[in-house]
Amino acid sequence: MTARARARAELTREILEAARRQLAEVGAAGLSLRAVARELGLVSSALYRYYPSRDELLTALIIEAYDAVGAAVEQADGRVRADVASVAGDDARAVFDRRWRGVAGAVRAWARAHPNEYALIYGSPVPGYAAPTDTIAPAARPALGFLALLVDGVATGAIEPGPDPVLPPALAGDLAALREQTGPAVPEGVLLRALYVWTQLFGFISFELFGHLHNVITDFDALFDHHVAASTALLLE
Amino acid sequence: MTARARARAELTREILEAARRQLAEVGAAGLSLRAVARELGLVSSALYRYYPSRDELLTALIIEAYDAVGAAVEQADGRVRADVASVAGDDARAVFDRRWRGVAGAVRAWARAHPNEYALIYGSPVPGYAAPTDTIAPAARPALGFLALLVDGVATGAIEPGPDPVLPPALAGDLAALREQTGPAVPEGVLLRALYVWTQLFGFISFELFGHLHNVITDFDALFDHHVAASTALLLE
DNA sequence: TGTACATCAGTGAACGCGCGTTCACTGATGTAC
DNA sequence: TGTACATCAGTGAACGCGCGTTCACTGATGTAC
Repeated sequence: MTARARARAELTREILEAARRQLAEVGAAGLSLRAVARELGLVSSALYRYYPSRDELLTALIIEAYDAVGAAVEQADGRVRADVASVAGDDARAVFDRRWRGVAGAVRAWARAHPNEYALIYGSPVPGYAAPTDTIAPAARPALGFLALLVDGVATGAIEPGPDPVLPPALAGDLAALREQTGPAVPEGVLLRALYVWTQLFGFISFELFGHLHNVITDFDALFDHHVAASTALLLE
Repeated sequence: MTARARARAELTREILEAARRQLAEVGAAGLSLRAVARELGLVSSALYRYYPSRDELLTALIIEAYDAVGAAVEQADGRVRADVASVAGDDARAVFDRRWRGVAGAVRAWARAHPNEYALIYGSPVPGYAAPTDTIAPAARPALGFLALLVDGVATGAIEPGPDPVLPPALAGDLAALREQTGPAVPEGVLLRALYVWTQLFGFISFELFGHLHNVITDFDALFDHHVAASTALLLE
C-alpha cells in the first residue's frame, strides 16, 4: 500500500469523523460540506476528491449510524451471553430476560449518547434525500440482532408460542416473509409480539430524546426499566 | 370590526395555510418565508407585518399541528361515545375497547394524512429552534384526550387496577404528579401501562411513516389493528 | 358630512450570509523502463 | 539507480443560488373633530 493510498484512507475517515461531529452539533439538515472542510483546514472543493456530493456524505453517516446501533446490540448481547454462560442454573426465561434487557438497554444507551445520529436515522426523514440501496443492509442490522434473540428464545423454550393468531392474508404473507430470516421455528404470534415491543422501544426512546415526556417524567431510567420488563412479559407470552 | 382588521385576520390565516402547504412539500427544515410570500404573491418583507420572524411562523405551525391531533382525538372519541350511547347492553370493557381503538386510529389517520406535520411535531426536533412556552398546552392536548379515556375506563370498571407496582421514589413522584391531571382514581399501575401503549402507538406510526418497516410490512392496517388490540388487552389488565 | 391627521399594509432595494458544485491550475507522489 | 511520464491531491477563484431581515418609501384605510 502506497503512502498516497494510506493518506487517502485516513483523510476519508477524518472527513467522516468531522461530519459526524458537525452532525452532533447542528443536526442533519444543517450539515454542510464547507463547514466540514473548514474544520479540517481544507478548501471545500477538496472534499470532492473523497465524496462525490453532500448526499453521499450523508449516506455514509447514515450507514455508519445504523452500523453503530447494530454493533451496540450485538456487543451487548454477546456480553450478556458470556455472563450467563459462566453461571450455571439460570433457566431459559431468565436468560432471555437478561438478553432482551441487554439489547433494549444498548439501543437506548446508544441513542442517548448520540442523539443527533439517532434523529438522523430514526427521526424525520431528511427532506429531499432519498436513501440509496446501500443503506438497506445496515438499517436491518439492529433488528437482526433482536431476531436472533427470538430464535434462541423459541429454541430454548423460554418463549411460549401461544395459539396461532387469525390474520388477514396480506399480513400473514408479510410475516411468512419475515420467517425466511428467522427460520420457521418462530411462529407468527411471536413475530407480532416482537414487532409490538420493538416499535414500543423506539417510541419510548424517541419520546425521551425528543422531549415529549418533558415535565411528565424525570426518572427515565426507572420508567424504561419498567417498560422493558413489560416487554419481556409480553414476549414470553 | 373594520375592513382593515378583517383583511389582516384573513391574510394572517392565508399565510399560515400557505406555510402549511409548503411544509407538506418540503418539510420543516426547508420552510422559507420567501417561498411562502411568493405563493401568496407578496414581497417577502410583507410577511413581517404578520409574523415577526420565521421561527414565530414555525411556532404557529407547531401549535396548529398539535391542536389538529388533539382535535382528531377528541372528535373520534366523541363519535364513538355517541355511537356507543345509542346501543344498549355494551359492557364497559367493550366500550373502552371501542373508544381506545377510535383514539389510536385517529392519531394514526391524522399522521398518515399529514406526514410532514407529524414529522414536525413527533420527529426530530428542528435544529436551532427552541420551542417557546406557547406550545406546551397544545402539545399536551392529544395525551389529555387519552387520559380522559383512562379515567372513564377506571370509573366504569373496565380497567382492572391490578396490584400497585413497587417503584423507585422519583418515578412514583412523576406518576403522582400525573395523577393531578387524572384525579386520584387512576392508579399508578394503570398510568405505567398507559405510558407503555402510548409510546408504542407513536413508535408504530413513526416506523410506518418514516419507512422503517419498508420491505417488511405491506399490510400496515392489519398490523396496526393487531397492535391496538394488544394495547387494549394490556390496558384492561 | 367633510376635512386633517395618524395609522398601517405592502413595496422594492439592499445587506450580508452561506451554500453546493465546477474548473483550470500546480506541485507532489507513484510507475515503467 | 535514475529518468520521463502519468496520476492524483489540494488550491483558489468563480458561478449562481436562496435565504432572513432591515429600512425608507407611498398610498390606502381609519379616526377625531
